[in-house]
Amino acid sequence: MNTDHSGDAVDAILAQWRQERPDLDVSPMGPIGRVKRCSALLQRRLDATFSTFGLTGWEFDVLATLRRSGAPYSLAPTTLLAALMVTSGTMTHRLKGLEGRGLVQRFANRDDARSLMVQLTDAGLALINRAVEAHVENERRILASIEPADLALLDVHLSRLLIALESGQG
Amino acid sequence: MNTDHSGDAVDAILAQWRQERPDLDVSPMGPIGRVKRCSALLQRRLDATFSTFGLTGWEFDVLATLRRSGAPYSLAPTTLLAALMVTSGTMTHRLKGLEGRGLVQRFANRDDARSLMVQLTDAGLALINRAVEAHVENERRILASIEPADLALLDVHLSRLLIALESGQG
DNA sequence: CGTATATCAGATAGACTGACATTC
DNA sequence: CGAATGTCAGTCAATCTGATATAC
Repeated sequence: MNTDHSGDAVDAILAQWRQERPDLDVSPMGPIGRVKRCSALLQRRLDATFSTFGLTGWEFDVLATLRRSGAPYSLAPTTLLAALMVTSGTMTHRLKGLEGRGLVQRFANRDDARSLMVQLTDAGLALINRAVEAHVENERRILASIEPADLALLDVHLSRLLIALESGQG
Repeated sequence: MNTDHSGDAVDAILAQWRQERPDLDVSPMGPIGRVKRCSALLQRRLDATFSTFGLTGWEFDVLATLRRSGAPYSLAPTTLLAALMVTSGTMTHRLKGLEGRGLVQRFANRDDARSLMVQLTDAGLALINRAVEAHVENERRILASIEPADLALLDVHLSRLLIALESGQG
């Protein structure tokens, strides 16, 4: 009575729970546990590439958010902290570090004297341009062993989960 | 090759990159970005339930690992740190806290005097039993709005990704 | 002897809170 | 006046590293 399929680490965990708590239907642990574990393993792989550019994951995220917003690569701290889901104090701290390294600059906002604009410097722009190229190439390598059709299905179903989570259901 | 779903946060990010860097094929960002974002949003929901039992996510993980290993709910620290992917110093620190709260106990291992056995106390066993019940119920609520067939497909494809990541490919 | 187990002190990085000044 | 923006100091929880003692 073995329920070993192809067998990833989560299957082993589910089998243990079914042995120990047969009164519980632990099937929701499957997708949720896999998402968590995939995320943790992916993050390691991504960080390895970021570090070759002297960046951590969150530093990449800040620079990438500015870069993909388009010229002049400039956003208010409030916009950034909302996009990156951190508090204002955390964002101040992040920007302080990035500014100290010459990757971003902070300017007064003409339209609202309470606010600033954070902008990529030339060095910051050049760095994130190179880093994002390596990043997507790294991601492609990581996913290379998965059939394109499977990957597309994974993407579709992940999107449905994400929409459910973002809508705050449950 | 169309990634036009109904539109989650990752779709908006991909659209920005395609505008700004049309030279790059950023499609691998789709599944990977969604996994990361799903994981972050899920963790918040799970932590909310853990906290009603006075537990954090990692505390739940340690207790649950012991619980699902079966009676006598006892593992060596080395086994625990491998399962939870942390260093030995981190595990010592975690166990110290859990032991201080009376949820686990540490005993000498008869078979190997270098080693210990970490065991759930009665209080720890009772707590994790209740917590895991609430946890799976919480997970079920989170996933309730997703069609069972979609959820099953999501699970299958996540498992393929996880196997690829665990095999160290790429 | 070399390896494995676990602990500990210390350092680190990152995040948060709450108070504050400023401006809308 | 009440709300919003950003900064700062202080604190905190969790992690890692490297040194250590013990036992295989």
